[in-house]
Amino acid sequence: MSAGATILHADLDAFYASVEQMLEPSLRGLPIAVGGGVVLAASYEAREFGVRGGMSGFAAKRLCPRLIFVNGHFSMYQRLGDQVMAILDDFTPLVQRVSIDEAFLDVSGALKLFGTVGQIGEQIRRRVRLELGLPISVGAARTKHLAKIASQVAKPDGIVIVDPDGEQAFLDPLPVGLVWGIGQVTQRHLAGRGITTIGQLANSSDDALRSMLGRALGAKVGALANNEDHRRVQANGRAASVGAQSAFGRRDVTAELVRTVLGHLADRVASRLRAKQRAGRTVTVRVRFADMHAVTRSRTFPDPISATLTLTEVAEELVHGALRDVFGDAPGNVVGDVTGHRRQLSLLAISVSKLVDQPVLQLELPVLADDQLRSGSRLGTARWAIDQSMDAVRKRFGHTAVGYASVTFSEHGSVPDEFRSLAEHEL
DNA sequence: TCTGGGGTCCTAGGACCC
DNA sequence: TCTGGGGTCCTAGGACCC
Repeated sequence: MSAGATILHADLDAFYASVEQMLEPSLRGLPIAVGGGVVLAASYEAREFGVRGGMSGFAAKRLCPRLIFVNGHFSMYQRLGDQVMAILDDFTPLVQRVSIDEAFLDVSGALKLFGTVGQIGEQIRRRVRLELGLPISVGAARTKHLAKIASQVAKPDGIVIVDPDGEQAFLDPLPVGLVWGIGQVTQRHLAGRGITTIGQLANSSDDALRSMLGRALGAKVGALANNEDHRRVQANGRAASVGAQSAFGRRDVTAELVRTVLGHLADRVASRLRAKQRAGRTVTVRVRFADMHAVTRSRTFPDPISATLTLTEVAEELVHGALRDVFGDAPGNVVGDVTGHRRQLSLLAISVSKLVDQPVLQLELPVLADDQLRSGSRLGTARWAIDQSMDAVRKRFGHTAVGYASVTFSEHGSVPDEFRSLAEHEL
């Protein structure tokens, strides 16, 4: 006996762009892109021309000369996304939010109250349309993976229910790219072996599959082919890492640039950590060069970090270490003289992981000696005090009211902070 | 036409311990 | 003297997702 198709995947269509068209009726039916320098979201009308999120505005305009750029209403996206989730909560407490605009639902306990899976899916779509004015697609199936694929097939503004008896017939003709975890690179590899559909993928031998995809993805595809996806819909856990990055075009490598950008990033990351009374033991930096080649360096400490200045210093050491590895030692702090485009930087990033709870109480320790600070117990009381007062001022007067001297500019960052926060996970 | 930002997970090698 | 095997942690790189 097979269980019913009681897992739903609900996914708003072209979310940011749809919100803009909902707010401004004159934009409906037109190709629009949210953003300017870079396309953050494209309406379906724009997608028909090949416009995609992440594309530069220039490239998008070339593909679609009539493309209309609009400024995003970022705080509105957050609110509307939350309202959609509230509607989903009305049908079942088993809602797993995946991002701002999509979620899984397990409605097996809601059938008596709300009707069949199809009726629930339609009620969700109707309510989101009527109450919020937004299109949302729904997929329903026996497993999360299948429900997710179904919602992609349902787009735009549709619903697809995969009957448990018809799973293979549904999957076989679909492109492999719909499988969660198969992206551009893997698709290319598979296409090189003549595999473009999920059916072909499922029929290739296990060994060939594993060597091509790696153990984990091979197992996942095997599970999909054999209907063995056992992942439950579960409430969201907390984030395992916090990070921030900044792309700044091409800049010459100077100690000044590194210090300024890292200071800004560390401020963002450490503030978020402290706001949630969290701290992390591992600091990872990423350095991307003008040729897009990137390296990472990380270091794990015995004690967790959440102080802005400490994080800044650690990140600086790691970045300079990475630059030394790539360039070799150079006199002064200006690193240079390498062939090709790798002489310049295009992005710096900081991420903190191995997170632990760090209640404020625990921070109120006796003053630590300076050498303890250096040796890895990086909990300076002075730094803690500075961070505390800065956090407090910002809480009262806003984030831009005060900042570390070297960081009070934010001229880089081609994207507004409100947009950044949309992608943040719960810490 | 050069390519944003916040995340998760996987792999592989090496260190270290038992 | 040479050598097993398993487990855990760390580091670097990379694919992928939204």
